[in-house]
Amino acid sequence: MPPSGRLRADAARNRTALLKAVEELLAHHHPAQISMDLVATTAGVGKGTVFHRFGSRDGLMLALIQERAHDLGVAITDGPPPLGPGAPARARLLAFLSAIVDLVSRNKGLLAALGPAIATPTDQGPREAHPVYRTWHGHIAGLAGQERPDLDTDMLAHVLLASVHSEPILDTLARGEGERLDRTLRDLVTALLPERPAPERPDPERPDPEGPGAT
Amino acid sequence: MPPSGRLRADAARNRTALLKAVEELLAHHHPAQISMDLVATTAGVGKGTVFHRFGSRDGLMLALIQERAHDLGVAITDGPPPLGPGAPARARLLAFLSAIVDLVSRNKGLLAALGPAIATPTDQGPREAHPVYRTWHGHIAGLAGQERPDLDTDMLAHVLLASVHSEPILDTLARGEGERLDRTLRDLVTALLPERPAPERPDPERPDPEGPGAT
DNA sequence: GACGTTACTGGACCGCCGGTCCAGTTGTCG
DNA sequence: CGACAACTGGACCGGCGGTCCAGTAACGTC
Repeated sequence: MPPSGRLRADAARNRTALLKAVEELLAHHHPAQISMDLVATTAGVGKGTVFHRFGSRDGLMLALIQERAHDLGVAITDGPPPLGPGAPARARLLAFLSAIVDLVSRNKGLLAALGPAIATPTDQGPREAHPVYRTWHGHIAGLAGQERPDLDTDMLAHVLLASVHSEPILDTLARGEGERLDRTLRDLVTALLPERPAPERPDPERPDPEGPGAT
Repeated sequence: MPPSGRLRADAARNRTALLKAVEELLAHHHPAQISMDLVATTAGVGKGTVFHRFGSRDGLMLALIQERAHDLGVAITDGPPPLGPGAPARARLLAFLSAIVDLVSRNKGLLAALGPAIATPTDQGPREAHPVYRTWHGHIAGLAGQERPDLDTDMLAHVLLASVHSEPILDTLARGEGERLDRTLRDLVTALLPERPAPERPDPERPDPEGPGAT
């Protein structure tokens, strides 16, 4: 998903190599100990290339996240239900949460990098969240608000999303226990949102386990 | 709360000055842009002193957190209900969450520092959570487990605590909207835990709003 | 297919930061 | 009051994110 203008052949190749290198490194090392030099070396390019293309460390991390999140973004706006429009809000929300947990689990360490980069210190004042976070947050808040307009769904969305930046939870995900997080989030949402037909069996809206997301 | 042995007079004075300096700086600047040199200068001591006493940047941050969290720790083990033992688990849990939100709100930026320092990269393998986090997490999981042993309360506790490391939520707290987080967490917990008498009015167990915590 | 333009490349370089070290100093105890 | 140990603090180190610019190689033009 390169930016608007086409890239020169070698530039595109290096861009891909860099993103792949970062992903690989993130899978095995803590983000704090991944230097830009290391990324460049792993990708087989010079450090100047990294900064020329991505501007900064955060830019690199955010580009990776944006790329991995792109498919999910398309799925929730144009895809088929229950992720896409058409299904009831509650079912869409459950599907979306599962998709996010899935996305984060399959890209181990991806969100660990997002944590530091999620907000850019615009100046000295408050900060601005990254587009990907804004999209996810808005989607959750919107869906929840359809069912429970009485709640502070804005804050609720932040709380639900917070789980995928939390170090202890990311550790758990890294150990392959992503389903525990998924189930816990589902429990929270089902407890909070009214379930129209049956009061106890949330299984029907279980989303397709291999939905959109990274490849 | 100096470590076991008593401190030399000047050492104790400098320790206090350093913690106060960090707290002050955290209130006005993003943790990432607070250097150890700056802390030392602000406190009026040399950098060597900082490292001699606290070992590392994380050590300094954790010492500050531990000091602020101490009162709350005492309150939940020995204090009066609803925070301390004696009250029903659900009421204690609600009181505890309010106390944490209160603690974090009053120490703006304190937990922003915890985020990076919450887990120490023990070696290369997994990480170990800080005692303060372990205590909080265990308390929440234990209380929730008394009411809903069927849930994955271990993960639930992580999810609830995640909200106080989340950058967007910390921003909200910094703007003085701590009550929103408090209310949202209460909504989550009351939705999840059975309420024995009436099915809709969680007000009675509202804890004392000015409980224990930092001064 | 040769050529000039232009964007890309990559390694040397910079300033800063966390952390170390040790000579000098100052509190404490017999 | 003296001696010892603990504390102090600034010079110093390795490494990091980020900059710079001379060399290079891809693309449009004829």
